[in-house]
Amino acid sequence: MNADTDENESRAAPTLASIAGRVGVSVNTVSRALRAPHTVRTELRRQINKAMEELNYVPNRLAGGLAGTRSDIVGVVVTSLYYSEFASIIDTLQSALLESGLQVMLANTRYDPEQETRLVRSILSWRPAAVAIIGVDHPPKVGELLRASGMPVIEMWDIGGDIIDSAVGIDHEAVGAAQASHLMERGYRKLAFVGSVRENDTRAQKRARGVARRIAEAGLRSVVKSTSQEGGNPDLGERLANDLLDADPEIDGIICNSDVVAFGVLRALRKRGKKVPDDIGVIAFGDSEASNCMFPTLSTVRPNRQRIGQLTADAILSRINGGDPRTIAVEWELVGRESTGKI
Amino acid sequence: MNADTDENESRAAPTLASIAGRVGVSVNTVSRALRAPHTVRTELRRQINKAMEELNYVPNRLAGGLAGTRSDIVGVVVTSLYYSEFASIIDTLQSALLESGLQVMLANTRYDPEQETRLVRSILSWRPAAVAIIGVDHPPKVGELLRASGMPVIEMWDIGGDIIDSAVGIDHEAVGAAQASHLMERGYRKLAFVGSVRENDTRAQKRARGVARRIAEAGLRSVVKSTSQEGGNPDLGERLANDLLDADPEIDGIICNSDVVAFGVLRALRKRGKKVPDDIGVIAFGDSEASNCMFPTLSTVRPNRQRIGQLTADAILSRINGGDPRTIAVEWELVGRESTGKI
DNA sequence: TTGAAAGCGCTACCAA
DNA sequence: TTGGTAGCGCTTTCAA
Repeated sequence: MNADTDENESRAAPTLASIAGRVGVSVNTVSRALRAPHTVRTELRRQINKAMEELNYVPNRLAGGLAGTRSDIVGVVVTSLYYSEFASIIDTLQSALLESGLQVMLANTRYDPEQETRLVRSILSWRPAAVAIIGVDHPPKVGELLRASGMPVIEMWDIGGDIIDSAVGIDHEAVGAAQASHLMERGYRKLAFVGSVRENDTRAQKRARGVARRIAEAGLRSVVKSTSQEGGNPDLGERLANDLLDADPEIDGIICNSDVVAFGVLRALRKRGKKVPDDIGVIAFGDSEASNCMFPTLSTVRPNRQRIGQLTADAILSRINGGDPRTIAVEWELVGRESTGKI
Repeated sequence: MNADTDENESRAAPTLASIAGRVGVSVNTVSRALRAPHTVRTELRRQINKAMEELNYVPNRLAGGLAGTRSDIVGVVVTSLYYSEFASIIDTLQSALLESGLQVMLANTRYDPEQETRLVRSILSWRPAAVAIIGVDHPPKVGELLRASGMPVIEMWDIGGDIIDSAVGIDHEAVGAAQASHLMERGYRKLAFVGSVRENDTRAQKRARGVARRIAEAGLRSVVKSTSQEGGNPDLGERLANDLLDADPEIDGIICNSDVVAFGVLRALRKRGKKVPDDIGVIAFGDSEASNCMFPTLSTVRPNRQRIGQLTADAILSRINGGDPRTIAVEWELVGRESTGKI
């Protein structure tokens, strides 16, 4: 009946004031009971917690973020969500951040630079505590926005080139070189690079470059059969492999830009009656679970995605707490399996 | 030199007031130039936009969300990020929501009910416009919080049971029944269900139940070989298949709880010299890209994930705009391939 | 078409 | 250990 509190409100979400009114303390005290419990008398704290429980109180972090100095949001910008490409990174990152009370806000550019610019702007509008973003090559505006924001920015998956702030990733050109070396060591001589190399997928471009460089160093000639029109998938792999071998039947080694492409390549070779690894060797990139279940099992490169996720989380926390920017090269491993087992 | 505006501030992010001061109009006008451009004189609007561009202005949506009625956040709660299980749903959902200016805030429970409760609370603290969450079976507190919040809640992936508000998913028990029917139609008689069935993965439990029911209806006996200790993966599939066949060599049909488990099952059978599909049939669930590249190619069930993502986005937008709650059964398809091609 | 004033729910700072 | 007072940057009336 009294109008001095909103204790009796029915529909709107309870606020700190609702709790304060109910318990008979100030908003301030309730706030401290939440953020610094030891500064509130035990008995009072008990009552406050009870009231919160009864009212199903959920703090309003929009208000908290606005009033406070940090927002507890970490913006995560990826280029793709398919094929587990980054799923494991996001998974590890999210889980590590959660332990520090940080929430992931996700954006997916689908390799579209305009979308990337738009999304980065959108992410920044939430005043995140930090931003983690795939890649080190971005549209100019993205770099400008991110730099101007002055917040910690961790670029993931790739390293090298112009780092905005910090980076945690692998050396993709080195990966490409290692793939080529592996095939050559196993005695394959006419090598081709096959897959989807999107216009804005500079990681794929770097791997392709590493492949070409290493093959050239060995004095051999290399072939590239790629598309920039669609993302990697088995049907694409099958099509490109067929095109490749129709045009150049001498090819005896295929380096695939991704596991899923390699799956289709293997299928194409099987249908053509080409024996893997005897007639032709195949190596891929990604080490998805299925790669070790192919027939023959697929040689591939395993980037340590979990480690990238974990180190990115570490870097974010460090930067938030005033640590210095860092650039970390994460290990990767070439996993030789049956598909390159010629020797 | 004059102190009436913060036009000359250097470090802090520009605000509406910075723009207003610079152009010489009120904060209000700048705000309207953003949200309702036609209510501002063209020339003024031009100046305002120019100032925003120059200062790299990014609106503060925390403030906007607090002051306004909506927050433009959609909380998305999933149980897993591995194996593309939900990647395609998130991808489609995210992209569809973006068109309406809604941003995805992601949380991953890893099938842990305590984590789920914690994460839902955390998501709600951002005062999202809606919540999309995997599954229809939640810890009691989650249902309570979500209901109490009064906001649109779309449960995804599963349907049936107690729907909080709206649901978009598939009938998992029917899927299980169809898998069993498929094997029996192809002449397989001693069937087993194999895979990871986590304690809180009620979708997997429903599929297993559907399998058991259909086999019982046919008057046959069914075997279950599962674990609740770890998530599905090829090594698990291989191990369970070996255990299964060691104990019961008569088994001639295996229903796998997921594609990745089936990959390992196929590998185990290959090593044991069992011919698929002649000696034994295998069917899975998920239709990951790799399934059609196995040897033999894997029969499986294809849930229409993109459609779930799209319909969830539709439901969210409808509910936000005052539409009624809905429950939608999304289609799925049994894809028969070589691994069950006995006949 | 524009501006002034109030306030969203919280935190920060100071005083008690 | 607690409470009062100012905002955070924006949107939302209402007046001009």
